[in-house]
Amino acid sequence: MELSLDTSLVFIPKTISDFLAQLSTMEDSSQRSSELDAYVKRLEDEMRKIEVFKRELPLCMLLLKDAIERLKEKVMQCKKMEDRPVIEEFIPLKGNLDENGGGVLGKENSDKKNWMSSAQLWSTSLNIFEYNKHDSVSGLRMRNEEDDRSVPENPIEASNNRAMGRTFVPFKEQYESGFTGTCLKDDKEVSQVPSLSLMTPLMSEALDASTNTNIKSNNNCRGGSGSGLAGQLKLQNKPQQQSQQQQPFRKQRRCWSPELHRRFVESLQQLGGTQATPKQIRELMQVDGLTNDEVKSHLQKYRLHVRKLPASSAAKGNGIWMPLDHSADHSKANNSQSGSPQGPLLPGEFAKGRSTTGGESDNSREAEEDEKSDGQSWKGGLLHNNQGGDV
DNA sequence: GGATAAATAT
DNA sequence: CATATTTATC
Repeated sequence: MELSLDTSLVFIPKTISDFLAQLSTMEDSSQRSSELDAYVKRLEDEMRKIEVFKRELPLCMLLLKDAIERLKEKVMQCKKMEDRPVIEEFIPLKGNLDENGGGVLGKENSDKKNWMSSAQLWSTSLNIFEYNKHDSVSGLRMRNEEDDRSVPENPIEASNNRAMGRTFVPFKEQYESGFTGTCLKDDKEVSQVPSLSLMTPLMSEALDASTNTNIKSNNNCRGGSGSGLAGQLKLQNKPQQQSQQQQPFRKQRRCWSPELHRRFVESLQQLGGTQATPKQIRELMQVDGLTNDEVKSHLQKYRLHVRKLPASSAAKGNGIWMPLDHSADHSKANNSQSGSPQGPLLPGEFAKGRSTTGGESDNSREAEEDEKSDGQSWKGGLLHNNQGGDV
């Protein structure tokens, strides 16, 4: 707790008022100034960090902004009249933010640009663009690390949080069939979220960007809509009671981002191949929000590809093995967690897309075969062998 | 687990 | 506008 040496080292007051009180005890006005600046800086820093969760933590954002705003005023005051006392009450958020505060707050965040660039690794429109087109650039150069500390370890889960944000209900009315992709109407609704009156333009901008990819332009999963991923499962169907019909709305399609897919493959390997059951895979993946059905569906696709490509590509002998089967002889077998899995699986899928943050540290866990280039189609890697077909 | 429908991407 | 892919459901 007393890590701070003394002077301008950062210390964490219990409240802003506390902080100001501390400041006022300082004799040196320049010291006060720098202290203040440092504090503001920290606040801004934190604000940037939670920017990603602004939708979930609107009040936190508000508080931070308010605090920053006020402290900046203090800085000004300090600079001008250095002899005046710096203390003044810190007013949390009065009721009239929307009136006065709203406008002012907006200009503060100059750093909104790179918000969430650090956090979601899933598939964020901001980070990964359509690289699939020009593979020349492939995933290599696009990573802007910069700031990211404080990112949840698990990218996937992190993005899942987004789900909470999407809590808005569909509102009544008919959603036609095209609820999935382009839903403009939602966007309309969303933008006028009442509670956050202080939403700056960006917020709303970011908001709908993450909420639904309205712009049907290029929101493939990969690049964009980072929001996409996990969140959708939670609020997919119509909330209202629909007695007997089956969900009128189809679940929003889940995007299998490179990261997600990577986990999928990894899990598959650990389980020894495509014969693994969706449930096992899902559990191993540890991605929350992911459902068995989704995994199943993906697995189905995966199997198809595995079966399809190998035939054509002839690379027999290559070093990669096929996905499955060793089951031919010994039925079940490997797996479990202790040992080393290694099962043969095919590698080639997409892997490139990591962009931000992190790349994550996790990625090299078992070091098996990371895929290398291909973008999204796992076509490249399989090979075939097939003798027995698969399980 | 596989087939098929629905949404999207090309 | 037709076809191919990918994902949700049956």
